[in-house]
Amino acid sequence: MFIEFRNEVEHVLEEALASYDSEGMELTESEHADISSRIAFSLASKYKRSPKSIADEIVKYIKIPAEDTLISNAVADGPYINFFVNDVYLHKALQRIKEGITAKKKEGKIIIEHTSANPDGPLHIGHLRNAIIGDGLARILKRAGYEVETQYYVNDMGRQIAVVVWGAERMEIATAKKADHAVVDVYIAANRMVEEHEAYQREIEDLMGAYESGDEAVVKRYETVVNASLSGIKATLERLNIHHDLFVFESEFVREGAVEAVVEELVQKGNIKRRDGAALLLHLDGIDKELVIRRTDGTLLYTTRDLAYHRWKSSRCDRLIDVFGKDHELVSKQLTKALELMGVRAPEFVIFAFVSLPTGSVSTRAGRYISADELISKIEARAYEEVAKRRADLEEDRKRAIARKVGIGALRYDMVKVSPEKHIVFVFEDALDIEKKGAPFIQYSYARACSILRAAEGLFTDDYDDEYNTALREESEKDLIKKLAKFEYVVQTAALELKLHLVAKYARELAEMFNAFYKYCPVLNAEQELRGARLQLVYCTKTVLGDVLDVLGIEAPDVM
RNA sequence: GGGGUCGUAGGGUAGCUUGGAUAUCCUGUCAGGUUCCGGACCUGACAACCUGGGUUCAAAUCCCAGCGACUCCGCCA
Repeated sequence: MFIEFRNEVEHVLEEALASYDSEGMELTESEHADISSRIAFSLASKYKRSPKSIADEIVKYIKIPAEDTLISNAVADGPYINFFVNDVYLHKALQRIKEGITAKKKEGKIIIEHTSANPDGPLHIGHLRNAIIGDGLARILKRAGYEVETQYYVNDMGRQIAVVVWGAERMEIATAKKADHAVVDVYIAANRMVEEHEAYQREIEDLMGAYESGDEAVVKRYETVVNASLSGIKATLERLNIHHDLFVFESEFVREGAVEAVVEELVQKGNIKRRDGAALLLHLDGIDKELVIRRTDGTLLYTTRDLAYHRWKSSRCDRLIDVFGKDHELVSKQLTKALELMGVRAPEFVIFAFVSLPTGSVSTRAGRYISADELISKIEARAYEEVAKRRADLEEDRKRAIARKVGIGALRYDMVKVSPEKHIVFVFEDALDIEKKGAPFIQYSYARACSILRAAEGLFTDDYDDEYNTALREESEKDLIKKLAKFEYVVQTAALELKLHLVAKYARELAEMFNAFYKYCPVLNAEQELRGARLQLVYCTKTVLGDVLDVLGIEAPDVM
């Protein structure tokens, strides 16, 4: 409803400004009004008058319609022109929520690529951030009305995978373990062997060559390993409520000749520097480092294959988003330039900084890493302790289910509450401290709302609409409704700017306002008419809290 | 050496693209609060824009310089 209000303010203000020579309206949100305009400042310098006198004058020209409007009034406060909503706005905002908020379908399809971890072992904490950001973006764009497809790009042609495939011939992939964990064991052991014997390195190279050329027996061996890893990775992602619509394999582009086609095109269109052998180095404007698209020995590189993948992706959608780690930043720039050269639309990159541990850097080989599975289990266990302490009355299954929602919620919220470019030091104790950390607080508010509605079973009906205007007059009630009315606006803004933390912030603020309302406005003990109105407000809050948590990929428990 | 990101209370963090009212929120410390629907709650207080210039009526925001931090720089992925 806020979007409609904003549109109306724009319309009214534009007419009032008709006789001025102004560009834009300089609308801002502030605590002083529902919407403000700072236009008087810029007009002041243009007309050599005081901002205050101009603001006073503009307000006189503002004509608010007598009916069918959401604006109550516009007043000049010094140089600012402040607009306020009316009761109709508050009424309609709740009405909209009761009908169920659904965004209008938007034109265009969006593809988001995220996670894309190498299938040589389990996900670790860095992948987790990638996956959670990517999934969050997908959810928010869907909510904003777009068609979204999520893709996991499987790097099945790298050396790491070859090492695992090689190792799998010599040792068993343990079946007792979760598949991705079993695969990394093989990788670590095989890698040690390969490092010690040069002869093995040749075998690895032969294996890579055979796979690239599509040798059937080799392809089968690869598939076994890659599928084992992916099944484990998928299981981990599932615990986090994350799924991908499509898994795309790097090798497909090589065998179809799409990669060769890219090379040919770049040779024709680009500034190529040849060096010894078959090597091709591409110089890209504005980037010092040349992009190697083919090795001396004639084999191709990851980035070249990535170009083929992006060309394919780009042709299948209208907006392309990649979630990349910071270490890929240079690659992302080279990718952009090279794609431009090819006349292919480049993706929008969401670059996120790494998650490190207080003990130092993460190292897979040294065994000094935290697998995502381990982390998830620990945080769920911690949440369980808390649930068991508070809700001894519940059945075991119930407690487990709540702990799962709370634990995953805390983790997901933690990963998106700050801007992606901020580096995170992952302190176990803090992450496991589920109190005051965002998601549990919001979930608790949701559970409380549910609790009230349960207690009011039979009292809550839909026919209090007419009473609304006279019933809900408390500040905490109005603030809460205004916040509810902004949900769609926040979703649209966050979708446009790809800023998940805006949604996280909104969720927290909404929960805060509900708690304040809860504190000052008794619902069940209010006299009948007021009770009905407040029950509706509780219902609407519950709905939006559930929606906003869903956008963040967090489940809302009705008890906790 | 070159590129990038960043510097906001004791710690963390929003705001910076598009300059404008008392700089956001979490945590911390201190002081309060529940005859009531769930105390994983609420209210109040303390405390910050790296430094120096510049532009401007107005700078956390834009420009320049400095200092500091982190990070990337393989014919790996």
